[in-house]
Amino acid sequence: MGDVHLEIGRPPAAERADAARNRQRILDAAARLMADQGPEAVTMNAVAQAAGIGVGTVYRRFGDVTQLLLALVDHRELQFQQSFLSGPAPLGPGEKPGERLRAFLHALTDHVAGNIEVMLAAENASPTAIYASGPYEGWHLHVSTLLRELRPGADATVLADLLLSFSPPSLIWHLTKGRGFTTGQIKASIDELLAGFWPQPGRTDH
Amino acid sequence: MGDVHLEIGRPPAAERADAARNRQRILDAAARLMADQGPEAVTMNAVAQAAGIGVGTVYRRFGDVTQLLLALVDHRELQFQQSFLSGPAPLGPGEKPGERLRAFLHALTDHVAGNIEVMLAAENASPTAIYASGPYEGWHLHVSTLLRELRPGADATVLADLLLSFSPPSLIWHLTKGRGFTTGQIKASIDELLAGFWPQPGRTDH
DNA sequence: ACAGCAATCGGATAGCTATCCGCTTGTTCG
DNA sequence: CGAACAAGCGGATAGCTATCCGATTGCTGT
Repeated sequence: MGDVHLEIGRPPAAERADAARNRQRILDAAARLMADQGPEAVTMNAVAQAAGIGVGTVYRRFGDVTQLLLALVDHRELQFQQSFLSGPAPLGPGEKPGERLRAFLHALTDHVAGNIEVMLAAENASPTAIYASGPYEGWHLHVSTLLRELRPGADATVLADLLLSFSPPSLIWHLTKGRGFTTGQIKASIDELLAGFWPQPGRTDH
Repeated sequence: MGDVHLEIGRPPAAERADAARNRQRILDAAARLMADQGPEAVTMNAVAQAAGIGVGTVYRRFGDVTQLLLALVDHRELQFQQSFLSGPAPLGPGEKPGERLRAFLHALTDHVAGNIEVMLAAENASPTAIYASGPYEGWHLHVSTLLRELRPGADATVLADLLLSFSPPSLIWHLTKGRGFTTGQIKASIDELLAGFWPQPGRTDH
């Protein structure tokens, strides 16, 4: 338990040498396009051309634009996952579930906000794809596990999805770029919303 | 206050006769395509062809696929809006803000679930477009107004966006079709999440 | 009526996603 | 080492979104 694989562009088994080489070429080309011209320049055609391979190969490796974009931030995703699975408290183990959950929701907001351009582009390409992605499964497993400790009688599966709905890229973008709020304000409102949901010893509640 | 216009495919001023005729043709054709072949058949090209007009005209009238799809459920949206603005309690006026808010979140979940196919297709075409749409503005105004009564010190703008994030089509789809839950279970979890947020006299809390 | 103008029309166009399938290449096993 | 085969390759293709602009048409005031 707790062993979650983020299978973004990773084949289940071993991979032929040319396939591995092409995956790397694709990722390099995509990263270059992203850095030079922003996420909207990362199209499957452009990536294929920049990598010097056929567009069919890009699709075989990464399935669709969303997965390719998520693969570009895979290392940050892994870092994030390690921080809440085995990092220092309050995000990692060692703190009470309520505090860990709060820390996680804050960290997730920052995580999304910190990669907003890529993540927004990924969501834009396919809003429903996130639910089937490795990262989302990892987040959901973590949140629902904490919820089961916190509220044994509740429906942790649904509650976890509801809590995760505070941080889709489109919402973070809307609140920060559209309405001009900071992530600090967003996190404060999340706290406020959940203040009565579980015991929060350290809260002043102003 | 409380006077919200749902400007879906409605021009600000008067409209030329041919333009009005074409808008109706477009809506008829789109509705027919939707009924016959489902929402994914409602493409701008297909609608233009079925309506017997140019594709440019469809774009001038409705801007993009998302707005065209939302226009197809405009009458239900108006009905929904009237139900929470001036319908019977607890959704309409006459009930305490907390109960009205709860009733609204439940009704919104049902509203989205009841039009899930169209709304999911609309969100799919452009996940961020919803925030700039008439319906969303109406919902947000209503929720933030209730929140200001309920929690005068809180940031009603952000809180309203967070509460509305419980009901995007993609999430409702994921929970119902993907995970197999009912809207009743979703609404129960929303209640549970918000049980501590405001006074809920009638709640048994099991 | 009708001239003039602004609004509208419509299809050509560019660029994107995703699929398909005949050809090529790495890998395995005798 | 070499054959056999599964895996991978890549570009042609279909269909979609969105834009653009010359041609057309409804509306207004005289």
